[in-house]
Amino acid sequence: MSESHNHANKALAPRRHDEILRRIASDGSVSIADLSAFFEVSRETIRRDLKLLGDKGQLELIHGGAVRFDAIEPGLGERTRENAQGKRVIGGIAAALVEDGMVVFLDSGTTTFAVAHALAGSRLNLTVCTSSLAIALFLCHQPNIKAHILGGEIDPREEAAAGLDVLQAVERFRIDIAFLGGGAVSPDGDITDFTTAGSLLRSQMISKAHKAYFVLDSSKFGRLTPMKISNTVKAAGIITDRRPKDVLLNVLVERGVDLLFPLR
Amino acid sequence: MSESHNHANKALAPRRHDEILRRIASDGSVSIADLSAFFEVSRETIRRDLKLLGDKGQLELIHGGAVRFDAIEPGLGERTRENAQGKRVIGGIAAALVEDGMVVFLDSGTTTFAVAHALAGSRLNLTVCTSSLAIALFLCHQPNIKAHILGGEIDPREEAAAGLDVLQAVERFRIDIAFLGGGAVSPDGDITDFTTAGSLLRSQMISKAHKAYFVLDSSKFGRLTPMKISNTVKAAGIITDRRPKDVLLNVLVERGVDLLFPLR
DNA sequence: AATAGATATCACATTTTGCAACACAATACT
DNA sequence: AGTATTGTGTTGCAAAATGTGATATCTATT
Repeated sequence: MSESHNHANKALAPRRHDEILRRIASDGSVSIADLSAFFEVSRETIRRDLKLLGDKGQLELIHGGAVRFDAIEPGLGERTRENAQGKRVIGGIAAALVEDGMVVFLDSGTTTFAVAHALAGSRLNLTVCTSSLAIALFLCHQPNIKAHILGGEIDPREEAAAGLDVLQAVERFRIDIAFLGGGAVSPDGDITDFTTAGSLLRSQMISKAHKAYFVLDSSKFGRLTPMKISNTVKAAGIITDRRPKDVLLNVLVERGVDLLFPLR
Repeated sequence: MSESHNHANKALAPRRHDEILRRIASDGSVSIADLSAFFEVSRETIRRDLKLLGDKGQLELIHGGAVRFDAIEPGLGERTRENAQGKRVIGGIAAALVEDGMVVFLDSGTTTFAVAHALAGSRLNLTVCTSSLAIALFLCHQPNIKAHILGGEIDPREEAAAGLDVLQAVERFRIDIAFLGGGAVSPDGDITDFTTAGSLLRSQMISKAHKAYFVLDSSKFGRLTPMKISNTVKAAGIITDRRPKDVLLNVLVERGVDLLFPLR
């Protein structure tokens, strides 16, 4: 009942979690061996801690420890192969929304690249406008597609034009349908992004395009990234490859978001 | 936080991969010996890391290490190898004309790509503006270079932005020095081009840039292509890899063209 | 082309880590 | 009180990562 420190004991685990997150933030990674030595607890305990934090999307589990999310993010070629199947599915759904003669905008990102593949495979005659160098390079060789690149400074991580120039360049287009990437979908249904520039471009596309969809593979759900994309869900649908968890799904439909995923 | 710096952190493969990719991006190559010493792991381990990254297409394995993977395949790949040596020479001469802090324009084409390589190899801090997707893709990963892409419709043959949009996009830049490609140099000293759009862009660059040079490897001399680049030689120099025949050389100097080629 | 030195490749041994089931203690709940 | 819940530790075994050494291959230098 009324023992001496009822709150203090409870704080043990959270204290570890704090320290773990602190280390992740400052060093980019932690190892189970180090942590279990530091806290003088068994490796299993640390493993459980990490699993818990991992499920909350605060870090990424790897063999022998954990790393910061964005630490594993940069590799572009890597991301491409990651969940390739899911991305193909998304590409298919997206392409089905497109009609002959449309002007399509494709954001940078590996999932949107999958959409590009699907569009190339369709026989639709399209004009595609993109900020991604790789997508432009790929699509310009497709006979059914006229590719446009948006000008601007190149962000090496995305291999795509970024910044204010892009916002201006977009102004010159009339976009029928836009497919946007995003960093994550937070547990309360906000679509978020890694950078300010990215989130700006995306919000602008939502208001600019006749229709706008986010393409987000299932690994993005429940994660957290810093920038919120304003007025996100107001005008946009989300295309994904797996039915989200019920909690999240309810939040999203409640907000009136169109949610497209394969029936399985 | 007593002991925060433990770079002797155990293993954590992704951490190594991260560092390896970082080095590949910034230095262009890594050696197994260096890496195994740095991470204090066996060469085998590094070898396995590299193989893994290599299989994912993030780098290219070579004897003793790995180098950056230049993803320049489609169509352009062949032309790139053509007279590669000559193009390297031209790149070197061109890079010598560039000074720290300049804003450089690079036209599309394989010879200008060689210039891009040379610029990347120099330690100069530059802003490079180009219409070529491949050049932008390559340069954006160079630590000393800020890459800009000019927006516009993509010409599949050149894999570069073309058309009126590009002419407008260029207007927004102040260019210190421009390196232009070209289809051919006619026997009477005119620089000519394959397309109208191309010749337009090039003439515009000549008047727009503070200095403008054509980079033309020796195979271009004496050829003929349809479009004449107006006011060509007025303000431009020509960089090439071999001294042209005397007849042509005389015509050119008579017109007051700066002609740069290696003394051999 | 012949040689030496460095590097790659392969198979196998060793170490580290992951996972799951269960035991045990401390705490919370009614 | 008793019982459920939660957090931790322990154990055994499977899986993964790493190290080691013998042998094959490459590169450069002569």
